[in-house]
Amino acid sequence: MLGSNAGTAAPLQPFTVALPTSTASAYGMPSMPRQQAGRKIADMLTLLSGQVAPQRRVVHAGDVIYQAGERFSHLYAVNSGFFKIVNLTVDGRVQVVSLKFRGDWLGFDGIADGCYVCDAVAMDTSEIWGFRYEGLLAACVEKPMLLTVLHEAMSREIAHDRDSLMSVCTLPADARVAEFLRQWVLSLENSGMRTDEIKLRMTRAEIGNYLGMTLETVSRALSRLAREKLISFAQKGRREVRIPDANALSAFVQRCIAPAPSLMQ
Amino acid sequence: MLGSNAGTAAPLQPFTVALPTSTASAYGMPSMPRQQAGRKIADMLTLLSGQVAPQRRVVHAGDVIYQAGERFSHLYAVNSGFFKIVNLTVDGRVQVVSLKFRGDWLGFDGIADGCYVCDAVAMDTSEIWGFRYEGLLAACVEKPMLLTVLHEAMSREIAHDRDSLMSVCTLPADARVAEFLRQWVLSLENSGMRTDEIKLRMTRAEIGNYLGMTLETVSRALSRLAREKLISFAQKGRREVRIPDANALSAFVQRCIAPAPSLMQ
DNA sequence: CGTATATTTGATATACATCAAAACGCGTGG
DNA sequence: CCACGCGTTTTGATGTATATCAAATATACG
Repeated sequence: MLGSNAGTAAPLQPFTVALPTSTASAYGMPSMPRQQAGRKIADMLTLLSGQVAPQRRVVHAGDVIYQAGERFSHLYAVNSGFFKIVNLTVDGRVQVVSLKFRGDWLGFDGIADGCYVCDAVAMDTSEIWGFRYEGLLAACVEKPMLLTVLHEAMSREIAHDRDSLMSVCTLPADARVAEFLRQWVLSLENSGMRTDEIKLRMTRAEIGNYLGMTLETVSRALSRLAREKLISFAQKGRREVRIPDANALSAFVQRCIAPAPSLMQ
Repeated sequence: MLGSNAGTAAPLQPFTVALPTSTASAYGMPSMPRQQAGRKIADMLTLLSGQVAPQRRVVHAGDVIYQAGERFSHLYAVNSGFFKIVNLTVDGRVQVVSLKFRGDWLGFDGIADGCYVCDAVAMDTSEIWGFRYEGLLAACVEKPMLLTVLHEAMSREIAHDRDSLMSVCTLPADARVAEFLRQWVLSLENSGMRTDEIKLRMTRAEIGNYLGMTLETVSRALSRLAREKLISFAQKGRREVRIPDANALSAFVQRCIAPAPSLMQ
């Protein structure tokens, strides 16, 4: 499982596509000032809270927002902090399938069958806004703008999930960890927060579980990234990561999937 | 990358969940008669076409429904046949991230940014229904039932994508291929079609790309499944697979992730 | 402070990728 | 109808990335 898949992909249908996918956003893009960066999400949240009064709730690391199997009733929007979405199977497998930051929504998975399908767990002190789904739908009929917001969020989630799948399937471990950090930075950027220093608040085991590798591999990958000066750790505690240049992470990912210095041309 | 992740998962938060996830559906469930199986989707499609006149279109293998980068305008519902969704990255990686069967929708990814983010390509002669997104929204305000249908479809897609991610991250290659076949059978079942014989119409390379492994590994996995009598090939052509018992595939997956015969209690 | 939990790092094992070659199937054109 | 060529599939031999096992720090927590 590695970049070579891209190479092996020859037998796939030919593509004539030119434009980049969502993964592309911010590959080497000049970064906006922080206020602007978070504007879109801030606007969305103020619009939202202006139209339908949310049930605001402050939660702490470990708090469970909803659990798989529980009756579906609410959707939630993240106002601050972050959450993990954990999928479970009957055969006992457990995986973190998604991380949710400011502006993301939780609970869409519950709509289809009337039951949540995952667990949603706070990873830090966070503020979450709850909305009764029925109420939200009713409000949408009045204010079509709300519907747009909702659909955009679902659409974005679908696109993001596909990008995750793609990372897992086409990137070697080191690149996957680099990409993971880059995505984290992007999420912070969109939230209008500092992006040069991130507190992971996840164990290596959790990160590994999310990325489809073991905790040891995560640890080694991080050590390697640090050795290459792409990241550095806070003096105390290896869970704070300083990222001087997020673009350098992108470049690293590129290098991983194009091992040959490419003398073709 | 394998089942061991479940084992390594100890440091994750403890769960008290009882109910199965969406992956669970039909693990050893008694199968419904075929007419009933496809009822839900059939109902959805008739409801849909009753409320808003779709632009019906018959397409053939290889036909492109939309391409990444193209301006978003329509959503599509699959009435028959099937499609692949292909994700592309700026760095040239290409991956089949999803397969769409009868009752599934195409194009949700385009809502968020006004551009499709993937390619959608027919894999067989198929009938697809196009709906102008604007028109669909307008109709939704009149007929809330439509909104429900739409949201259910998106919700289901989100849940399904997460299950895919989980397969890739937690199952060894053989189990992943078995699970892939099982999912295919499920999709056919939901469409109300025969499930004991499936025409893949995908090359091993495409399957491998979708599952995050090489074509050789797919081939070996299939050979192994055939050797264990879980599947068999049509006398002519290795792309038709007979699946006498889909539950046996589930059992095989279980065995793969629980290599130790479990002498514990 | 001392104990439990995380993290790092090394040594080794293994599942899967890679490379290679043969067999098969499929369409085309003689 | 058969011969040819090309793409697909299978299968084997070998290499390698990552898992597994293990032990030594480091860090958090009571």
